[in-house]
Amino acid sequence: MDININEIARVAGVSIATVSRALNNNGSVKEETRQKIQRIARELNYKPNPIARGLSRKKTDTIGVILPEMVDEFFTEIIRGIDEEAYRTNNYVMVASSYSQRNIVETLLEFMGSGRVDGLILMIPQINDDVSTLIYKSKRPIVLLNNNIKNNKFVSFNINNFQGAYNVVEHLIGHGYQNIAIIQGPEGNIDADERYRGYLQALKNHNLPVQNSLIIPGEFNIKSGYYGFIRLMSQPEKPDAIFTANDMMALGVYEAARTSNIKIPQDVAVVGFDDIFLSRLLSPRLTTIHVPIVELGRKSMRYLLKMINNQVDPKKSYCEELTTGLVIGGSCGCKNSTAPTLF
Amino acid sequence: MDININEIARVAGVSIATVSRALNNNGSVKEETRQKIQRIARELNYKPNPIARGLSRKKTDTIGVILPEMVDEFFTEIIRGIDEEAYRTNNYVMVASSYSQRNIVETLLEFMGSGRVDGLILMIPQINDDVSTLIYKSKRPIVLLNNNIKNNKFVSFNINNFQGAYNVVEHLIGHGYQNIAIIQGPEGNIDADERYRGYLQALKNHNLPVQNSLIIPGEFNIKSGYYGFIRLMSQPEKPDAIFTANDMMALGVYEAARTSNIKIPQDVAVVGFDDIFLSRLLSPRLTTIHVPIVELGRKSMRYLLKMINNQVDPKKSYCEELTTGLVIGGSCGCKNSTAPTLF
DNA sequence: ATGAAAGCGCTAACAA
DNA sequence: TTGTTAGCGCTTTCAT
Repeated sequence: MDININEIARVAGVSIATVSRALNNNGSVKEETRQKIQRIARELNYKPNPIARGLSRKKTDTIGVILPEMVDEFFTEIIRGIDEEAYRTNNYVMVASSYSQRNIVETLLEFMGSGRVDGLILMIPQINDDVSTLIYKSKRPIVLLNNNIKNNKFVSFNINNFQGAYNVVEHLIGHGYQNIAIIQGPEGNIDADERYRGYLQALKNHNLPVQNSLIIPGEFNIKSGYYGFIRLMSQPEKPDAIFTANDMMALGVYEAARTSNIKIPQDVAVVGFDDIFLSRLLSPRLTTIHVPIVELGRKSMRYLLKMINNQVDPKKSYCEELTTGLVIGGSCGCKNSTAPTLF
Repeated sequence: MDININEIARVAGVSIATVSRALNNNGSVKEETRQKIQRIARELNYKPNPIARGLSRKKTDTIGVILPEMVDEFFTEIIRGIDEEAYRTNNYVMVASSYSQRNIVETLLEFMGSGRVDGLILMIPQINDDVSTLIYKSKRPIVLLNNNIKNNKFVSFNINNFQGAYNVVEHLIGHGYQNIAIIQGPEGNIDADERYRGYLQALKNHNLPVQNSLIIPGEFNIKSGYYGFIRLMSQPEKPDAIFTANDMMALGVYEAARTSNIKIPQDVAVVGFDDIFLSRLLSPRLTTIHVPIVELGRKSMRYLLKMINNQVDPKKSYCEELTTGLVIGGSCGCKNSTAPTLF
């Protein structure tokens, strides 16, 4: 097999203990010896076997990431953030997705029960009691992503959906719109709920009435936006602005508007949420809320490593909400877009 | 720490060897004893430590995946294919991306030199001599993705870009178009080169002249499509059809066509390559080439596992080209689209 | 400053 | 069928 510590020790004429010390820069080794050992290791292209190392240290320098099926863009960006941070800190990333076929509890058990990873970054649509217990009993630290559980039991990093929704709706209000509709996300979905809360709060804080006819259920997909728009515009009291709880639905709205010959933003303003790549292609550019996904991955990884290294108490709950940003396009009626364009 | 094999042995009143045999279902163990041990293991929620196991067996049941920065969609799908297969076979997946900051050779060395993975799936834009040597000398099997190196030295799985391009251009020819333009991908890019070859071959096989004025360089991005289109349509001999070497450029073409009031496909037909999600949103739906990315991941993983298990000779080179599929939208002039729509 | 040796938790060859 | 034992390659005490 590969060259190992014994070989280095033999060549250097020292014991393996000394080699280990020299290479890990801990324990005391005469400078001269250290130099020599490091030189030999380099020349022989020696890489310590991380498995053996892991067994001995009870640490694998590997963290596990479990993600649900999700929009490609977010999947990629989360991993990117995590991977960047892992690279910086000489850690490794093991991924598993909880696709339909796969039982999340089972996957979790596998990762946690074994010594394969030092910690876990976990994103699941909703946490039931089974999973909750499992997380709670875990011997290895776990960071939850975007679960918005506020029960002070776990460590979690979230996008501040409430604030984002609040801001974008407030922006509409600033334009002077009075009848602002919302096409919601799926019921029970945490992101959707929070965005709806933000919508309601913005109306309330600006003394605008909540009109039930302007609140349309949706499913976060294009179709929902399409039919939601048609429904909204075919009723007696039409909105002058629409907040779709995600950008995908905004796409549907655009399509429906196009086919109904309704102009955005002249006839009705539209804003979304997520700032997906696609929203950049819409004309007018969609005003939306940017969500810092890469940052979410990066921060959660950074915190997890702190937990692993006991730089923070791994038993202490912690919750951080990442601030979203308003991206101004033309769809809300603004003249000067601050958003990047593609042409 | 976690409960280990000794504990199980103690409780069951047998030796650790017997526990190991019983749990791994190899070696002979009295059925009764096996039952008992497995029951105890289950009750105590015992999971063998994979690190110790790896050290002993010299096998980690983990494969490494190195991917370049790439379109979100492909990144996700590749991982999905690999992950699916890994799950099926009780393997684990370690990912690393070779982002700009990161040296690919270094990453490679890290993965290969150490015993962290049993094998590697590697996708890199272009393989220089450094990397080539590294791969060649690797003690662990490596499967290359989409590199199209035909030197019979490595194992690789590729999308058949040539065939895809040939098919889609042939489809245009079937429509009766005589002046078919191409907006190419970046020079030196293997996908781009192969797609260009397919284009040329299709023209040749159908006795159509190659017109230099209809061959436009591009960069696989929206901008290239946009300006490529403008350039094409502002010259004396205009094309009656355009093959953009990827869908992103087709987006640019659509945008340029819209602003120039040129109708697709009435004034000019357009076809793309990749079948990205976005192409489904175009109106008319883009005729394009579907690339089986999930399948690429799945197959390469499957083959890599065979190499690892010596079911195929890991030293033998192997190359497989995955067949692409024609997706008929309305942009080529076809009336009956076979492509999925979103509404 | 260095070496000897005891693990880390498991597998597998060998004995019984 | 079962147990004993020698590693796997490394880290880390404990001597020296």
